[in-house]
Amino acid sequence: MPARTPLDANAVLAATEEILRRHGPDKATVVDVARALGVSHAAVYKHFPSKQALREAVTRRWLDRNRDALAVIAADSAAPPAQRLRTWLHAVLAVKQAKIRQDPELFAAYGILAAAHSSVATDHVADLLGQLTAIIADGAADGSLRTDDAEATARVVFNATAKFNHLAHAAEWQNPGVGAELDEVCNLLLEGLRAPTSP
Amino acid sequence: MPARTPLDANAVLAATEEILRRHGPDKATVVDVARALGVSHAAVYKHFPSKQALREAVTRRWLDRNRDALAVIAADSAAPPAQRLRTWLHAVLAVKQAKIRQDPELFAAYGILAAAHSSVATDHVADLLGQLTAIIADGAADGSLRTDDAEATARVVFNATAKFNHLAHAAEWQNPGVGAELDEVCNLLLEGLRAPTSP
DNA sequence: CTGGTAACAGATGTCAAAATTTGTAACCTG
DNA sequence: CAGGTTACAAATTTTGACATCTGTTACCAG
Repeated sequence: MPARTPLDANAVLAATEEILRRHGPDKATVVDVARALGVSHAAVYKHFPSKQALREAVTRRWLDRNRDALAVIAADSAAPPAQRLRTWLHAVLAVKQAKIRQDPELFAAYGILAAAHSSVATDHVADLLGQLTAIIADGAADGSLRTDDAEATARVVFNATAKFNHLAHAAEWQNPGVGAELDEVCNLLLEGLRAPTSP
Repeated sequence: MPARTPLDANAVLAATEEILRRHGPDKATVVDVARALGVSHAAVYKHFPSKQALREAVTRRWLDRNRDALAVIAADSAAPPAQRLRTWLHAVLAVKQAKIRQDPELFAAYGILAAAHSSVATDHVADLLGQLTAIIADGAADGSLRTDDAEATARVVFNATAKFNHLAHAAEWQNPGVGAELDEVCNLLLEGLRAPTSP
């Protein structure tokens, strides 16, 4: 007896996200997902080649949402690049803090993928580095930020703010002082990036 | 029958370090330590109140050795403070890289304590921050580094180099490019700390 | 009273059997 | 033939009995 609803990949994804949210990444099974959809577990394998692929697809979806939200800040040409850099770095932190509070289970799923060196994680970092590069290149273009190579400088800034963007520090992000710490690091980095007033 | 050798706390410590090194922090038991010393495990509890305390004492010992080695660099008044800052940050990384290679089990024991927010870990960080503060204060004194508050600036520099000193990044320290990355971060930070040539 | 012992209860770890899950295959059906 | 089914082998997780470990107590010797 074929299922009444055609069951497209998107429905599987939505159900998986819900199961993941409810059960957490360790306990969520594809049998659970299938049960939630009212089909046999073999049916979900028609749409995704493996459990890993399912997890990656769900995670990639919300990472992409984050990326798009941050891209708005990175591309906001109304703000001067130095200001935009600071705002963007704070936003990266804020987005992840919010996710931890709202969807700790989905965040944990991302952590698992990152630890496994999944392309989902490396691609996400590449996306963020791209946005950072764009901001710094804008600053180089209008002369407000000094850099030889916007991409290299972006990597340096990203490394110097690892405490505020790398998952390994997620536990510390609950600390109330973390925003102020980031602000102080921004101050120093922006001081270093500021084009000298007189050479 | 009392033991022939009096068994002081130091002997217990040495035996524990050996067991820890051989078995790793997960498999090392105080029964093992007692067996190595030829006493009952209750005897060990005469010298240390708990297994946790034993682990902390061993770990504190090698952290103190590291601290002392780094203090030599921090206090080397022959090198200008900016240079000393760079050398010291590289040394912090190098010391930990070396420990991971030579004594991965002891390093893992330190990781466990840090994750448990043991005072051993927080004290170690405080020690390092103290050395960093001293270097920056030296720079402020001779006018080569610009800072309002050496201690606050030390915290900022420490945060900005978290990727190269925080245990959470230990896995990444195997990567060959890590030294170069630290160097680039140092370049930017020193640029930011450099007193302006003309105000 | 310092420093050791043996004996113990409760927590924790181990290990193999049982159950569940993953992924595949062979098979329906509109 | 896209999309579903049941049936099944292999991998993984759970379970539960058992062993070991942790920390305490009561006791002993110099």
